[in-house]
Amino acid sequence: MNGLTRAQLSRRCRINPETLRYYEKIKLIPKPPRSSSNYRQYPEHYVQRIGFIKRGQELGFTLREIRDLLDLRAKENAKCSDVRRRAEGKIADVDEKIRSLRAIRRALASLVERCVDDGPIGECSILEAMDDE
Amino acid sequence: MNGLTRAQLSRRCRINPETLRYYEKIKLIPKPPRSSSNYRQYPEHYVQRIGFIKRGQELGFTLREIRDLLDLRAKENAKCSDVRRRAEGKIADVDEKIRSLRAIRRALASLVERCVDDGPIGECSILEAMDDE
DNA sequence: CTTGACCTTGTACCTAACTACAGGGTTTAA
DNA sequence: TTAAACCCTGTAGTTAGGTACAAGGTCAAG
Repeated sequence: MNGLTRAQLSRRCRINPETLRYYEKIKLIPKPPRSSSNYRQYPEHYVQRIGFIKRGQELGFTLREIRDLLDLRAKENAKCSDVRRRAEGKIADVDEKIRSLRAIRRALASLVERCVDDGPIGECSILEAMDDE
Repeated sequence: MNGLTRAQLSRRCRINPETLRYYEKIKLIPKPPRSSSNYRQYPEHYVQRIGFIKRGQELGFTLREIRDLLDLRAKENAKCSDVRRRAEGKIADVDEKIRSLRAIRRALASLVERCVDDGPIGECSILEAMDDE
């Protein structure tokens, strides 16, 4: 028997076996060949594909975006710059999130500073910090 | 009539009026006073509260986390050490978020750096880099 | 005094990304 | 040979975060 079963592939990729069926349903992975008893037999390269999907998610892409990337790669005429533009857009998003998080971190840190005593705290600065963010 | 109606507050905050009812249901905003005809009359400070929630979402916080942040602020009469512990927990969360966002950013930036020309997608280093780590 | 734009409630529906059955068949190891 | 551990399909449930009605009540303008 060559090809991985659903449980084998899911263990290799550390995902829920049901997720593989889900990915197939939404066409994120192609339908694998079947054994004589109708079992899925995933070729080795599915491990790579799932890895691509998982890394894409870690990079902040939705499954739809990942599918688009995979579709782009499947098309001969697609340009590298198309993919690069998307990645650059994601970088801008990420930078913005980091900037905002640093602002709220400062607000939280200043709250902690006000709280050094064991008494009741006065006015909380979280709301104001986020208000004039 | 003092206080904003649901439509007025939703226009001020640029959110769907139904969302206000939803936020009230999940206790993200307190129940506002009612008029004689049972209409909600949101005081002005609800504008600030909704603004806080929206910015929190932009920062990547879930509504549950935002509720926790607001609870911190509401506990002005609590013991300082108690409040400080919660704020410090939030700072740890924020630091973790920033760390993972920076990791995402590094990955995206190095991918973009290696993908400079206008070649066909088959030679795109972004997809190749995502394929093998 | 009638539109039309609001208000109330409850409930149902939506997308994303899974996750869990139920009710059957198959394979493998003891 | 039987029990565990898979496999199949279909369908339903979950969490997060909304969004949309329906059926009725209220209010201000013309």
